[in-house]
Amino acid sequence: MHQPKHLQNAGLKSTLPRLKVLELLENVEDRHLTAEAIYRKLLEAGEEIGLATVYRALTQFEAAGLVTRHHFEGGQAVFELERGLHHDHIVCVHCGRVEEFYDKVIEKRQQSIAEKHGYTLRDHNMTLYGECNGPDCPGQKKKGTAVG
Amino acid sequence: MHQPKHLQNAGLKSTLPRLKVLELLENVEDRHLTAEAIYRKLLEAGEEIGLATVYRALTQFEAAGLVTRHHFEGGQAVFELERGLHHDHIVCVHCGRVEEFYDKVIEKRQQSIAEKHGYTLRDHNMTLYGECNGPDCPGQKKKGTAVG
DNA sequence: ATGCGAATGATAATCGTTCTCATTTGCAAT
DNA sequence: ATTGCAAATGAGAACGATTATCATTCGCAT
Repeated sequence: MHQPKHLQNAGLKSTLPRLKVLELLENVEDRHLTAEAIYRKLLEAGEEIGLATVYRALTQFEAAGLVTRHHFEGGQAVFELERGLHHDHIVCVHCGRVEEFYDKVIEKRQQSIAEKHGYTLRDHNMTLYGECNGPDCPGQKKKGTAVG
Repeated sequence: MHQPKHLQNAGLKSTLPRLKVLELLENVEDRHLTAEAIYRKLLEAGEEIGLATVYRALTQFEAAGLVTRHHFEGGQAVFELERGLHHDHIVCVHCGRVEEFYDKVIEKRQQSIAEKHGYTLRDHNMTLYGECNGPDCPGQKKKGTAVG
């Protein structure tokens, strides 16, 4: 599935641990993972890797633009494979579910706000926090449940 | 300057360390301070206080709605005295300068985005990062400087 | 196959923050 | 003003996430 070229094109030596991390990021269902989640998933899959190496690989991928690092609430950073499509996030405060969105109006507004204040906009962080109201979310009120 | 009532109205016992932290937050020029900065400033002012107490006081103030905690980049949380006016921030990536802004269009947009995704919006974090281009900012190119 | 610099991994270290616990404080009742 | 007691304090230990250290191993050009 994976070509060493992917890494070499990014200026990184193609090593086994790096390939494994990259492959996991590509094939996992949840696109937003903490370093430790990645580490655990690799161990569970029978791979041998150190947590420090996972952190290093992710940091390098980030520098190479392959991966984006987010600081949602909760202390742990989450990493997501970059797909070239800028987007922001909405995170459920109960179950941690993450959805992505992109809003052109907001993006333009941010740019003009920065200009108005004399800033050259370099980046932004925009994360919405809410209740996802999903049936399996622990934040659900369970009003309709018949069972006591 | 400070009335114990301010704290008691918030449901907090009016203690000396808490009054000192609150007073500092009200009188300091920079409204966005880390816990450690507050601690240092109090020590420099000759006050006796422990760092743990500063953290505790800030956490309680936050719970009481007196103070807001922000997680800008850089690992350290910053605290700001609440003035009842919601706003977001633009932070200089070079000098750390912080400016506040409020944009009604963005706020509305966030609400409708949350709804569109089935979320009940509870909070949001929106921080712009840029270069402030100020004359004293270390990020300045200093193109016009005559001195070699 | 060889060699060398870069990468790895176990562990220690770091940093921001919270916890522990013995001592002190705020404050209500005397 | 004194007393009593729960709550608050502060010094330092503990903690969780991340980074640094360093001896060993690996990727890869020769």
